[in-house]
Amino acid sequence: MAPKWRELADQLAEQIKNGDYIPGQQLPHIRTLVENGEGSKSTVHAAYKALEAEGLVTSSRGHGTVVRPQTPLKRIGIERYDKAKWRDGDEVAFIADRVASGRAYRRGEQTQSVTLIEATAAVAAAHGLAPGDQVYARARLVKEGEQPTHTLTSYYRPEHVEGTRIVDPSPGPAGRGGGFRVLYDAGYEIDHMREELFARVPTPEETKLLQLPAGEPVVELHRTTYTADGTVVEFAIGVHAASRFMWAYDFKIPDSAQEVGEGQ
Amino acid sequence: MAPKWRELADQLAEQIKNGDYIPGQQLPHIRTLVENGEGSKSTVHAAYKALEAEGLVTSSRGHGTVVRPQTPLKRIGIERYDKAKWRDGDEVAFIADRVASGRAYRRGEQTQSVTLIEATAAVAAAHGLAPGDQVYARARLVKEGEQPTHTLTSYYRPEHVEGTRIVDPSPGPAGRGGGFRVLYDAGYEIDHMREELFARVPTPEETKLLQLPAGEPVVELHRTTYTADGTVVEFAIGVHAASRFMWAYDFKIPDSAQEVGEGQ
DNA sequence: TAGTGGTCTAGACCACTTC
DNA sequence: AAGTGGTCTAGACCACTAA
Repeated sequence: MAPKWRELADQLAEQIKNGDYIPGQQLPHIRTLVENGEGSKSTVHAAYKALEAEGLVTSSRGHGTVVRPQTPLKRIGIERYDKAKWRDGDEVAFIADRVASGRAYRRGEQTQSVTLIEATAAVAAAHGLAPGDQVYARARLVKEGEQPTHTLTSYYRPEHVEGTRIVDPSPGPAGRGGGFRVLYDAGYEIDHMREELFARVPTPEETKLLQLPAGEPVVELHRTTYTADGTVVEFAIGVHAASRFMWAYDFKIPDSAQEVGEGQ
Repeated sequence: MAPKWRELADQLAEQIKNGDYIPGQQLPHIRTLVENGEGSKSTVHAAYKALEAEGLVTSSRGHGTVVRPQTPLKRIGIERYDKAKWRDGDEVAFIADRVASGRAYRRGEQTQSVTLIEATAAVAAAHGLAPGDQVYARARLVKEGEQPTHTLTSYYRPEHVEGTRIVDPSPGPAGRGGGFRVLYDAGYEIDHMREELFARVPTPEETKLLQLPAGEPVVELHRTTYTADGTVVEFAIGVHAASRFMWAYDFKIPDSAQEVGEGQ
């Protein structure tokens, strides 16, 4: 037999799914359920904690426990890197993406800091350096309105970016056209990319920084950007609040039996 | 000031990170910490629950609480769909992938059931049907050894698969070469795909089916497979234990300013 | 000030595993 | 039988929010 708190949680989850409690609506107060004989305060609290961990509700002191509204997943594809956007216009890739999904961009929705640091193992491997070699790290925290959605930290080899706008630590996107435009102007035209994704539980620091509700996972994205000759000009690590993004990729079915000359 | 259970959890997490407790090793028993004055049993228990939710440890009755060993992420790329594997050989796509990563395949690591059901909204949308139209659902639970790693459910339009081996509900992969080979033999050669991924918290049912440790997220994958003329021949939904997989995609930077004739 | 969720305790008891 | 984590209670008290 399932524990009492689990049964209570399941019962409430069922009611939420049925629409008995709609998004934004308050669940019964803990003390109310205690009076109704659903168990002691700890037991009811455990049930509420479970619902929170399952992403169904959020609790806050002074207020109460409300059903969490489902923000639709923002679908992001490779179009967000379209050269036309950052080379010919002055859109920054991530802003272009925002515009494409009908969300406005406001100043102050991205903070940025640039520092010279020692490469971690992952960064060194991506850039073909030794761990401990110096790289520039450009860290951004991106928000939508008040709510942070993801962090994105780009790592560059010093010889690629020294003297460019990228290492100018002024807030906001790296000037007109963004980081790819700066690299382009410096003679490094990006050509292809590799993206690697996996999901995990956030660290306590990430929970705080991204203001994640209890139980929300993060998706970590590793993006390696190459020029046509295979030089890595940027390696970036993003940490995304899972409930806000969906990644989409289109590709041809590979056929190694055919000797094709199309590169990838 | 952070709650007592949070401080205790952080302290233990620190020790785990430092290697004071190595993977597989037991943490102090709850009652031991109670005797040491770390708090009441409930408080210490709360700390252990937090560590479990953060993916650091697993607890079990009768045994104790041990540091969770980190299984390396299995990187999966689009090579697993290589036509040569399932068309010319008799490998099944997912087995080919297993072989490539140095893991053996044993019979019985995949269970399968095929049923005719009414399409859900997502399935109907992918196949261009109306919700409620009939589709074949081929559901698999894939394990590695004893441990389930993911579920994968393929949805087919009846006219594409009726009379083929796919609708024969014998266990194991859909015969020599797998599902894509069957479609190929039936005259539907797959040409390109779209994969969409997002992470979320598992449902209680998924937690049970995939035997997920507390706090482990899942990655949901939606795969749409097309023939060259754009017909959707398969739509599949996978639910993956997040700690076991990493997805990798390579692509060219798009350039909408260039009018290219390469399809995608 | 009143009401919300969150923390904490002390102790009883339960479920499971190992010996 | 002994030892593990898990559940549950009753009640005190804390932290935060709103009127």
